[in-house]
Amino acid sequence: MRLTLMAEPRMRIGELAEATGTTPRALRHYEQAGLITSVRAANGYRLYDAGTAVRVRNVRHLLDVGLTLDDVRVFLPCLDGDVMAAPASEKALRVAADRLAVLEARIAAQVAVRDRLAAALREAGGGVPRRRGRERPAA
Amino acid sequence: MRLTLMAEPRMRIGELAEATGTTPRALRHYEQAGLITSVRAANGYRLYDAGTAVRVRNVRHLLDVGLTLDDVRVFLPCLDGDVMAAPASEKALRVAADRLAVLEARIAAQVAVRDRLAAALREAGGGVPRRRGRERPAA
DNA sequence: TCGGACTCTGACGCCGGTGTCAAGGTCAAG
DNA sequence: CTTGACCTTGACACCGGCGTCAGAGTCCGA
Repeated sequence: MRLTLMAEPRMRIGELAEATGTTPRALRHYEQAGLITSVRAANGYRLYDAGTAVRVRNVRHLLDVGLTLDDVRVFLPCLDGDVMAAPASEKALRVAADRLAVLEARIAAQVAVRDRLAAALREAGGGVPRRRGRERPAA
Repeated sequence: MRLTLMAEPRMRIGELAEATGTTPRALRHYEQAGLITSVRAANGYRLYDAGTAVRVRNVRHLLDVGLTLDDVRVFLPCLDGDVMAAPASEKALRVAADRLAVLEARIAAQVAVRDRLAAALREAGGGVPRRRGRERPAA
């Protein structure tokens, strides 16, 4: 357990953005969404302590993985550690599973669409001498 | 010299909508996008001739297949016959192929996302809740 | 003549995560 | 003091195919 005896280094939004590979705009958005917090300097500037960087990276990770900001919210209790190692609450698992189902459905729909277009294209241009170029030797 | 001496039966937007399984709103949208045309009655109502129904169905078909309204525009020259039997111009084929590539890319990205989420879920939930175990063949 | 069904144009809403102005305050360096 | 980099809040833009509401005109049957 670490008590913050020493004031952790506080960074401003620009630094945090650079440290996490995002933008100030995104960070404000995450804050507005309740995913991160900040204290304010006397001049109104947001100040983040170093641990926030981890949190932000975890948020980004979850976003990259296909969750939405709303989804990420339920992961809040474990966003400060290594997300992948956390106990993963029941609720979090359920949300993730739900999101996975959504993704699956969306993919299935798009695959169906793609297949139809591909079929149409084969039918329309199948006999056509459109083969003049090398398509793709390998996927 | 007008070949269409006999006025084809003209229908109003509601009829056309019902005949094609769409809505008046969508039809106006297609018209605004330049995909269909109409003449106006004295009272301002749109009047469509019967052939427009075929055109609309073709538009819908192409949309269902994953094209966008913009994409569909290049199919205009052959939208009045059986689209699937038409010669299919080079340009049309190119557009369709491009769109197919876009769909492929999008799907690939989402599949990657899904896989990551699924993996995360396996690791977090399928695996060991408290401590981190090796990958499990479950799921 | 009245009600109700149909049509018109125009415009906002949606979904989601930012990008990008606008208009201004703050602060360190030259 | 002045520049200029950084920060603030607020709000519009985007992408796409419509849904939906608002306010008003048109037409037909009873």
